[in-house]
Amino acid sequence: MTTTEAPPGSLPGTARAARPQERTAQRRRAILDAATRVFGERGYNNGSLVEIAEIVGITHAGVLHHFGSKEQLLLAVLAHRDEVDIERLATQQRPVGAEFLSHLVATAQANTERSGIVQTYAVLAAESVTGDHPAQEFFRGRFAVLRGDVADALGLTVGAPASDERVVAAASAIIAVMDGLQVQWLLDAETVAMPDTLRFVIDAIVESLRRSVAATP
Amino acid sequence: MTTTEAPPGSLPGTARAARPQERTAQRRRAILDAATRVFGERGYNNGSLVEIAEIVGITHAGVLHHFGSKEQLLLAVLAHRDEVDIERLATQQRPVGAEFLSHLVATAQANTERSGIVQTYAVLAAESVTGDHPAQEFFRGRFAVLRGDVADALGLTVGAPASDERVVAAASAIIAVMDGLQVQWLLDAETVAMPDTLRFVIDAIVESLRRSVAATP
DNA sequence: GTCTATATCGTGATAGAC
DNA sequence: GTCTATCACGATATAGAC
Repeated sequence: MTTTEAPPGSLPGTARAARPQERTAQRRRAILDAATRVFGERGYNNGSLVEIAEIVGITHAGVLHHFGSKEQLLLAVLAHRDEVDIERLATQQRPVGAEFLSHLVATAQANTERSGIVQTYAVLAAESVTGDHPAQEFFRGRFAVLRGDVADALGLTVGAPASDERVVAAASAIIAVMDGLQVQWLLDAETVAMPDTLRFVIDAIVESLRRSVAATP
Repeated sequence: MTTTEAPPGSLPGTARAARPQERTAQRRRAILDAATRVFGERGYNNGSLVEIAEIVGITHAGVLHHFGSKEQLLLAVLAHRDEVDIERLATQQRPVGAEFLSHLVATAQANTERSGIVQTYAVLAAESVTGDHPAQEFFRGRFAVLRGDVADALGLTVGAPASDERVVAAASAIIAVMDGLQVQWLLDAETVAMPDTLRFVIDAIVESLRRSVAATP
């Protein structure tokens, strides 16, 4: 798709200037998709603008025209992935409590069919802890929000405030299992059963938490 | 320590040729330490031989003289870390069963005082899933061995064969929690309590496993 | 065993033509 | 909006002097 035909539905004669911002938006999205793939396959440091540009069918100068710098491109990739996720959550109303926890398992199940996204996330999250990585703030914030969401769901499920430190620790643990399993699965997909293992751990944690809260609320 | 004095205890006159292989071994160890630090702080791709050499007090050509290439240096770093761990395990006899699981918690506790090692491990493990990363085989094998060890300990603890798939899944999960918590902790040390959280999860998993095995052995 | 010097390459970024 | 051309920089690796 490197030709420059008019967008479908546009009138002849008005084609070129009709919706320039629309074609630009398409290009940007194509670049974002390519960048997501490359950063996932090679990491941020090792991924190159030239490779991203080649996938889209332009030169690396074209990529920089749209995003200014490699760093801004990375942040756009991460923001874009969040937007997509939010859209999906907005369509169906957001699950709460135990349903939210089941939703995590369903996500793990879905992830077994899209190793690209999983790898992008896993590689960039770990890479972000180095030096002054551009995505460091992003992931710090992301984990904080995620811990809050999982703690809310756990609190609702076991009947304890989400601020209870045992609940918060359990939330950290569930997120940690998801991330840790992803790395193991990426290295050895046949041995590691992500969704089943996650289901098992969540059940074990909820059960243990329930007991603990019942004993000393 | 960039001077070239004779090793302590060597006789005058025989100093220079006395134990050349010993000084070389010291140099190699110094390079390994520096490389461990740099690869941890910056990742493998982003870490540079020049920076490693500067820490040791030589040029990057000197580093290459000892290790041949950057890739071989990385593999030497990983092998060296394993040797150190094995030595420590060989000194005290290896803990088994529930004691081995407690040993994992103790390790997590010790890790809170050495973020450098933790970061090296976390960053390299995730980076290793990319493309044809030189450490990919190393980490694949490492996870396999680790899963086996934890499964052995779990099997002994709950009275089930280590080959039981529920036991293996539980072993994957425990390793995943350790790794996932490390990333969260590196990004936000104040919020994430590694050892306590790990203890909680291991207890929950063991308890759940015990129940499951008792129901259907 | 370590140095200096150099080869070779790839990177991100900029400038200006079209 | 995308191109070509070029820049400045840093990387790994090699060759040869000392």
